[in-house]
Amino acid sequence: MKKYTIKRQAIEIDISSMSIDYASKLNPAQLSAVTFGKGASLIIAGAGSGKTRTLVYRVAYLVERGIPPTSILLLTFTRKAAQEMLKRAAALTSSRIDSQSGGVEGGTFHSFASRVLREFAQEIGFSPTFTILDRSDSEDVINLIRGRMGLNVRGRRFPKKKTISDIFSKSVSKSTLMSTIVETEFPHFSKEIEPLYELFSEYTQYKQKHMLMDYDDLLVYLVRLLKESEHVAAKLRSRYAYVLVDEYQDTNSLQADIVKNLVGDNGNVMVVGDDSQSIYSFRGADFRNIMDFPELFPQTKIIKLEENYRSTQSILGLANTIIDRARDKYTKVLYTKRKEGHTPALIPLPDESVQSVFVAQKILELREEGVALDDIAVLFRAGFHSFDLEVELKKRNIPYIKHGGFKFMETAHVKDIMAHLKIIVNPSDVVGLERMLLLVDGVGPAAARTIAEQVIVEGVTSKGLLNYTNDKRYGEGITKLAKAISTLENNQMSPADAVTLLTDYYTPLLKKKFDDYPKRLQDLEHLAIITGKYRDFDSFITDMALDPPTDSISDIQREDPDPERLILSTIHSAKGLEWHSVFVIWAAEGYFPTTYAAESVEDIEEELRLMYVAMTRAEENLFITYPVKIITHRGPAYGKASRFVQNIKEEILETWVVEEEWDL
DNA sequence: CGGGACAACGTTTTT
DNA sequence: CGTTGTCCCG
Repeated sequence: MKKYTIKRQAIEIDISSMSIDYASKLNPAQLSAVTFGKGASLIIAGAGSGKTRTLVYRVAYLVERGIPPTSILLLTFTRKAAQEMLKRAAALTSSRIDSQSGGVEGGTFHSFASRVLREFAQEIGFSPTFTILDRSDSEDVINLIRGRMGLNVRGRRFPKKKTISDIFSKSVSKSTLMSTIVETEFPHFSKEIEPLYELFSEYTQYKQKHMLMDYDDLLVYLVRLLKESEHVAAKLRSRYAYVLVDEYQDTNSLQADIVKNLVGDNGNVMVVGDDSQSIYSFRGADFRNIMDFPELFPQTKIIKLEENYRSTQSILGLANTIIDRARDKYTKVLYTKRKEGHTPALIPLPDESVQSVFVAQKILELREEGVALDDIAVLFRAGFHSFDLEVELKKRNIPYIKHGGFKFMETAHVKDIMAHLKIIVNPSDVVGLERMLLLVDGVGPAAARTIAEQVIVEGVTSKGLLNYTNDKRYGEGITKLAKAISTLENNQMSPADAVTLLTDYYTPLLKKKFDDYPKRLQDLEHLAIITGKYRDFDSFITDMALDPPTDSISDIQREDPDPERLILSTIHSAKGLEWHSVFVIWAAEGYFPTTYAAESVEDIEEELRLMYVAMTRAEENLFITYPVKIITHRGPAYGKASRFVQNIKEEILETWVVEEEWDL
């Protein structure tokens, strides 16, 4: 075989002759990022500095210069973010360039990995029809293996499945020895390192055997593919001539490795991020990644975006004060040309219910002043912090939408239905099969395991099940299951029809298993609606694992959602967004920062950055509240303001005194 | 071995 | 508070 290379060149045009007037839409720093030429660049983009805008214009600029959209790869933190940016870039260039129309490829590292691996997995000895395990799926597998290895005997203090999964994931995503992770973060289990290694090895083999990949595997195998298969790496390098990565401060070492190997030494790569907004270390992310980027690509050009367009001077002043207290010093200082504005407020309230009343009342006031409901957000550290407020909002008929927190896809009944669907796509998915069988009357863990193993050998699930239809112990149970599965196997059904069919089969089992089945049945109807958007099983199942619906159930169920709804969100889910007025509730010691984080300086620093992210979401108004009396399951306790907002001058953070008045 | 009944536990953020 | 583990009976 003879190799021959042709050189393709983008058209060189003076930007003034291009149809978009870049210079008038961007500040000098943004402009230099947008029009950056070849090679590597690192954009340090402070909160509200027009980061998204810069990326959008960058994509449009590349397209206008004649770079084929298909050779641009945009990696973002969520798939929604990618779609949003591409939509905006498309509007600028007045052409269809989004990935659906075969244009720019955009998505998360995980979804990108899944697509590449479905194309090339065979190269590294993995089947391309693998199923993706979400966190709880992978915990189930770990639990199963732990049981088989006899590690769950009574009286032995061996980590629980969730902890094991944590240890595995941290070790993999930080590229750190498991023994180090255990010794530093779980020293009480250091005696169990040996069996943990054994368990890890069994777990890895099990996944390979049954064509399963967990979240970390997607990244691990992509790195391996890029490193071990030179021709695939070369193919991908020429396919993606321009790689853009958003939120780089939240990448882990595997993702850095992917970028490095995907781009190669001479490629074109632009990463964008803000070291002071790194909030995903629990997932293995390390903000030092962004600092170390120039070491990956020695010729890196660094551009800093420091002008904030979002917040008033007062809000920015507070945010800067907060981040100044960090031990690690950051790369930039934000400034704004915007006016002073209202002083941010710190508001202690007697208890949680008064906090809810205050927030609700203040929101209605803002609404009166003409602030749209969807321009107001209530942010909190953890999903359950908003429960009481949600009750108050419902009482007052304030429509809201909640992001983050509770996961629809993780409820037992939805997982049950999904297990059945997954079997159709990947008949060797034993975990799903066992879950499915356990639902049948008369089948317990032992029988589920034996039957599942036999069924796998058979190859076709419904056929394998037929061997058990005459077993009296299981009555009609297995027969009904086999019937449902064979209908799915033999008919080309849409995912939505499949969900409906499975729900019919599952309803009697559901009623037996849960007392609150009416609510859960509604969820399943809702699942059928979501499924309606998909044509094939593969993409539906992959999407549900990589990009599951995040809105709260109560919200999705509404037929005609109000167009204008208040936003409730965890701070993690509020990343990259902005609102006219922002409430940060539960800013109390023990809640924010959580007691959980109190162990190390690093953890506290991350909580601090989280507070910084929360504050910098606000444009005009920022209200920080906390309850003084807190009812815990151990009894009442006195709440202190979060250490992050203590001892700040009144000019920067004004304390309010709220009085109650009864309307009799 | 299956399954119901009961006890104990620990509690975040998400691809 | 709801899940996860344990015990014991049929």
